[in-house]
Amino acid sequence: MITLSEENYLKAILSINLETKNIVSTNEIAGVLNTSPASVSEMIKKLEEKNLVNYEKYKGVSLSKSGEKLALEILRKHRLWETFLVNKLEFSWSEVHDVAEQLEHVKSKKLTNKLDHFLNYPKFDPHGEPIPSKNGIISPTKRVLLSEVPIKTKGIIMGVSTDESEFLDYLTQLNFKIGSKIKILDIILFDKSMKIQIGDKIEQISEEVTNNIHIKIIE
Amino acid sequence: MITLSEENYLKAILSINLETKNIVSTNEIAGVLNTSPASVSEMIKKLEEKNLVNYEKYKGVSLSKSGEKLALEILRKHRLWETFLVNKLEFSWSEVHDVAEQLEHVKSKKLTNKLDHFLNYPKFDPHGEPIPSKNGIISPTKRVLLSEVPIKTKGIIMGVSTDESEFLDYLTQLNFKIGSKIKILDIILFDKSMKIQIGDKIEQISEEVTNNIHIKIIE
DNA sequence: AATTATATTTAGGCATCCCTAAATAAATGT
DNA sequence: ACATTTATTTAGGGATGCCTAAATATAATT
Repeated sequence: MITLSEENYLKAILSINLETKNIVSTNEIAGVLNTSPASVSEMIKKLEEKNLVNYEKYKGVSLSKSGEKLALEILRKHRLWETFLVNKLEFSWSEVHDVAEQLEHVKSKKLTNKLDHFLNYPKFDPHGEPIPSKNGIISPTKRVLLSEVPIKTKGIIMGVSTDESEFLDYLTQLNFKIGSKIKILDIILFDKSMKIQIGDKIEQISEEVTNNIHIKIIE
Repeated sequence: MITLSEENYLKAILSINLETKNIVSTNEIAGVLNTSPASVSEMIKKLEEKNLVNYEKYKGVSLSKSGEKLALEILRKHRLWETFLVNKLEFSWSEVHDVAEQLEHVKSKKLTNKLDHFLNYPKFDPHGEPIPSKNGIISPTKRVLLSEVPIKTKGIIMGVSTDESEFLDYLTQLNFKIGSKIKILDIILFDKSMKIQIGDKIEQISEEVTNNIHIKIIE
C-alpha cells in the first residue's frame, strides 16, 4: 500500500522533473513539500525500498518506471478533478487547487475513468496543463509566452505560469479563460504592453501579465 | 484541526446512535471501526479534550453539540458523494460505499454546497437514506420493512438494511432501485414470500429479501 | 589544492494512532 | 451478597512521518 505522504513525494518529484531535469535534489523536494531536507532523505529511502525511485546517496533521486506510473496517475486525477470543479461545479480557476490536492488521493481506478468519461475526455485542465491519459501519456503542447509573439498573432490561451490568486482573479475579471481566442492588435514599444482583442472587447495588458500567459498560436 | 481518524470516530458514534440509543459504548465503536477497545478509549479521551464528545469513564460516549455538527457534515458529504457516483457517474449501488468513504473526508464547505446544488439538492441518497441538510437537519422518513406490509400495498423502495454486495447485486438484477414503485400482489402464507409487481414485471421474492428492503407506503 | 560554503544524511526525539496484555470496574447469575 | 463473566481502561510498545542539531559529503572560491 502506498501512503498519502508517499504519493505527495512522488508527485513532487514528478512535478520538479517535468519542469527541469531528470534528477531531483533533496533540497528541491523539501522546498516543494515544505518539509525539512532531513525528512526527505528519510522518505526517499522508504520509496527506494519500494522500488518507486532510483537513488544514490548525495546524488539525487529519479522516479523508477513504477514510481513514474503512480505519479502520473496522481497528476491525472488532480487535473481531472480541477476540470470537474471548474466545468461542472462552477468553481473559478483560482479556487480549485487546494480541493483538487485532496481529491487526487482518492483511490479508485473506476472513479478516475468514469470521471474522465463524464468530463468528455478532456486533454487539458483549466490551467491549460495537459491531463495524462489512462496509460500515462501526457500530450506535450508547444506553447509560447504571450509576451513573445509578434503583432497580429492569433492564438488560444492555454495556461498561466503562476498560481497567485491576485493574478488569476485579474484574468477572470478580464474574461481571459483557457480556450479563449485572442488577437494581438498592437504592441507598445515603450513598455511592451499589448492591446489584445478578446471576444468583442479590447484590453490593454502589461508585460508583467503577458509574461505569465501561455498561448497556442493558431494563425 | 480534526484528523481523518477523529472524523471516523465521530461518524461511527453518530451512526450507532442513529440506530440505537444516545449513549454509545466503547465496544460498539470498536466493532464498527474494526479496532481494539483499547484504541477507542484512547481516542475518546482526545475527542473529549477537544469537546467533541461527552464522556464519563465506564459510562459510554455521546456526541457534543459541535461533535454532532461535524459528524453530520461528514454524513452529509458521504451521502452526497454516493448520490453523485450513482446519478452522475453511473456507478451501481453496490460499488459506491468505499469510494464515498474516501470522498467524505475532503474538506471544503464550498465543494459540498456546490455538489449539493449540482445534484439538485437531493433529500435521499441512492440507498434511500436521508441526506443531512447544510444546517445539519436530517429529515426522518417513516419507512416500513417490505416484509411487514399487507397484500395490495403500493409503495416506493426507499432503501436496504444491508450492504452485502451479493444482496445488492441481486436487487440490481431484479431491477429494484431506490424510487422504484412496487405493488404487493400476493403473499404466500407458507414461507411469507411475496409476488411483487415492478414495472410491468412480476417477481417472486423470499422473506430473507423482503426483510431487508424498506419502502414508503403510498397507497 | 586547501578552505569555505552548501547540500545531504544520520541521530535522537516527538505526536498520532494503532496493537496486546494486564488491571480494574460494572454487570450478571445463583 | 458474592463469585464470575464481560466491558473498559491503563501500561507499555511499534510504525509512520515529521522535527532540530550534529556529522559528513560535495561544490564553490580563492
